[in-house]
Amino acid sequence: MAVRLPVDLVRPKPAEGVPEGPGWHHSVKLDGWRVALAVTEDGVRIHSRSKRDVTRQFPEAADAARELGAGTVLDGELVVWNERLGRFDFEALQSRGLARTAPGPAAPVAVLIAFDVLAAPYTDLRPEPLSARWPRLRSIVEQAGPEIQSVLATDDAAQAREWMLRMRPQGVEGIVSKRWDAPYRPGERRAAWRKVRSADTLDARLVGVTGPERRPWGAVVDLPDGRRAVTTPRLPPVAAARLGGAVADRLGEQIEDAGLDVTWRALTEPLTAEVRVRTGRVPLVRYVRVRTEV
DNA sequence: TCCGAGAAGT
DNA sequence: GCTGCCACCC
DNA sequence: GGGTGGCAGCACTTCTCGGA
Repeated sequence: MAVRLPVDLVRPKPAEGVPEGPGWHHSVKLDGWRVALAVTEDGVRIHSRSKRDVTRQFPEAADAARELGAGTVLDGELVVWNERLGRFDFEALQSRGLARTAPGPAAPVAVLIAFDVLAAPYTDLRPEPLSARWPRLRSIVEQAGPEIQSVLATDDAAQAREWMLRMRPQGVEGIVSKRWDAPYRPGERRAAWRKVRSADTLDARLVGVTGPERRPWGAVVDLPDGRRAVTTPRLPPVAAARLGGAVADRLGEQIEDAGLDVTWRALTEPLTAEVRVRTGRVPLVRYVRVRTEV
């Protein structure tokens, strides 16, 4: 092996926007588990970012790499596609990854979406620029089974932004942008890899509150995509008092909500709340303000 | 049998 | 994953 | 002083395990 295992993975730095101009490679950021897959003389190993061996939990991805040459090391994201929901299913993936046992026959298929290659047989590719690694990755993935795919990527920042917006409901969390001339260097000080997460403030239907009515802990909102969520974290005093005042004259029935796992007070008449939604493994909904003027 | 703490992922 | 704090360095 | 890096703490989910 040209690379010692387990290997450190590059962690992208948060950024505000997709970087413009030439020299950047943009790929979609998916909702899954970051792993390294290594083909060794003794078989395929998959380890998580914290270097835990999860090969047993994801045998189909390991199998898909069986034909690759020993010494190959890929960096990618394990994902599970949920056909029914039409989106990547982090919970299903996590359920498999955290279990000590191998998945049963009914387990949903996990796919490794590869976005970089650290090593090819007998060659450490990490010092090479991405412009050299990316074509290598593409050809390696072609030789692998269907449970290993290369990530959707473009050089066009506008295209990347369009993907980020359009594919958000499917579980695309954002965009990772890398310099074409950058080597693979974990712990890199300059931000050679940047991640832009899609986050947005939007108007949601405020249908109830949790906690004390006068000073609620959180708001129960219906998002435009149909999902219902409780805002987190617990509201600070000022926001709580303001929300409590806004809902005071329209408090309705108490609801034991098994789905949300919380008891909340419904509003007789919904209000509009501005919320900030972070798309991720779970829709993280942060309360911004209630719109009383609407 | 159930519940809580701990571990692990983001 | 995120945020805040502290140490470090130019 | 400002940017960067490291670290701890938090949020949230799932699974495991041990004790009541």
